[in-house]
Amino acid sequence: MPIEAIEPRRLYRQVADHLRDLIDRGEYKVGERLPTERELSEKLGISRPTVREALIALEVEHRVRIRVGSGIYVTEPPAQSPILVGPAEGPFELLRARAFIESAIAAEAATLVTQADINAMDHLLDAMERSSDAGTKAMVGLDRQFHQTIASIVGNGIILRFAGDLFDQRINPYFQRLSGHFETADTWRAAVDEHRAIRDAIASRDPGAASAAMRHHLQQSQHRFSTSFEEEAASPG
Amino acid sequence: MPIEAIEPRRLYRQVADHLRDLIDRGEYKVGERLPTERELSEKLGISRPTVREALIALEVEHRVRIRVGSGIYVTEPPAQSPILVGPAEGPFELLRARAFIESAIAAEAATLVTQADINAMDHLLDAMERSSDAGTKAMVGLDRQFHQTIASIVGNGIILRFAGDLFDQRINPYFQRLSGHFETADTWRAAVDEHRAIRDAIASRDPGAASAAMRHHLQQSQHRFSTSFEEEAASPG
DNA sequence: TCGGCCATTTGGTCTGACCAATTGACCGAC
DNA sequence: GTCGGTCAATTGGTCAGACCAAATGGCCGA
Repeated sequence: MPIEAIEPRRLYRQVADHLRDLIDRGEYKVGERLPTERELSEKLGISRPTVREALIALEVEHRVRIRVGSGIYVTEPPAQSPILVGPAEGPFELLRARAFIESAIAAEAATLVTQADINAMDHLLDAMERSSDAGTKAMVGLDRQFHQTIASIVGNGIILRFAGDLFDQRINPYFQRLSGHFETADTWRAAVDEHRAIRDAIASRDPGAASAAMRHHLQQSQHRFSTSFEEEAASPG
Repeated sequence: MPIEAIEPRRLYRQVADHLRDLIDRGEYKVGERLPTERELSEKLGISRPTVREALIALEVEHRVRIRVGSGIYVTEPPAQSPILVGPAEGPFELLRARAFIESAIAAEAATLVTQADINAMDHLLDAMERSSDAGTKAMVGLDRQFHQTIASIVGNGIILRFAGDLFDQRINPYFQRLSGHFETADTWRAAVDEHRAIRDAIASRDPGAASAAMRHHLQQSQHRFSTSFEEEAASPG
């Protein structure tokens, strides 16, 4: 390992780290205003230019937003998972990508599945059965967990993460605004039944059936999505 | 779309953008030193604190490295494609992920391929035939282009980009240091033959054969990679 | 109730000073 | 000829204080 220069922590960096830590710990929440430059300078016992340097670092990191004459406001931290959907791609491209990868995963899972995997799927399906009135957040969590359980059978962290990111991208605020009908009892019932069909196909170690069941599930899911997408598109607001 | 405050370009931001542009255009190359703070202040007709603010922005973006008493050095820009390999994952995880996705792509391509796609694959294989002594960079480019041509048959930008990123991650400097034997005439010949077998399976619209041919190709490629990986691991330096 | 005015507060940029790390030249010892 | 020490110059780091411009909030008259 080549010897590298040991760089001392610069004051602006220390201050930026300190402020970021305060934000991360909840001392200052998103939308709240930080103390003014002069206040920070006084409190921290450092010069105002150095405070400004620290704030610029946080601005570049998209942690704060500086408004002339108004103040320094905490912003929503940038998304942790990568943005997979390019600028020219819409929600359907994402759904088709997901259908493709998830059906390939289901086929592969059907060749590698163990009894422990089947038990894990059963456990999740039981939890889904009991959750028809659990609320959107819990239902989405269970849905994600079921798909991640299948993806984990493949035994590859990169594929697992990619499938998880595709799922997450589906429920980011933009997509959520377009789709608001997943959480009805009927659609949940249908989703659980489709999940069970996937489980059965994987458990019977039939790659073709597993792939087809997953495609069918995601097509149905897409249909439920499209219905609400077209409803949203037809009614401006 | 909610009305947002129109924020005027701050001077430090303008200066940072200008310097980044100079770097991107090759005026200052990686490793080179930028003019000193005082020189930039004089040349740009702005104060030294404002120059410092701009340099801090570039430092946070990982475009420059500032060394006290020495100067400001241009650094390698951060990777454009997302880092797909997690900290706990090694090169084999990446290769297995790639084998999984590329074989699924080949199977799907076999169901969707058109004559134009086949022509494109043939065109690339001809170029590869003629390039056995073209140098590593050109060979890698052709290899990537062949795999991207197949991936584009699937008709999904997200899958295309993911496959491309997996390929690129394979040839980042770390992996390149581990593998230095791809570019021999024999290994190139073998790769071209394997590519041709993939083309034939896709052209014959046989998903099973296409998937198997792609798996075989990547397994052979992995074997060639492993051979040099183990050589590197066995001989420290 | 609303618009105009004004003082205050806020961030933006600047000048100039001084401190500390690095660099390069020079010189003497070996 | 090489190496280590010294020193001056150059470089980035931090600071104090000043002044400018945008935003905010209070007050007042229509």
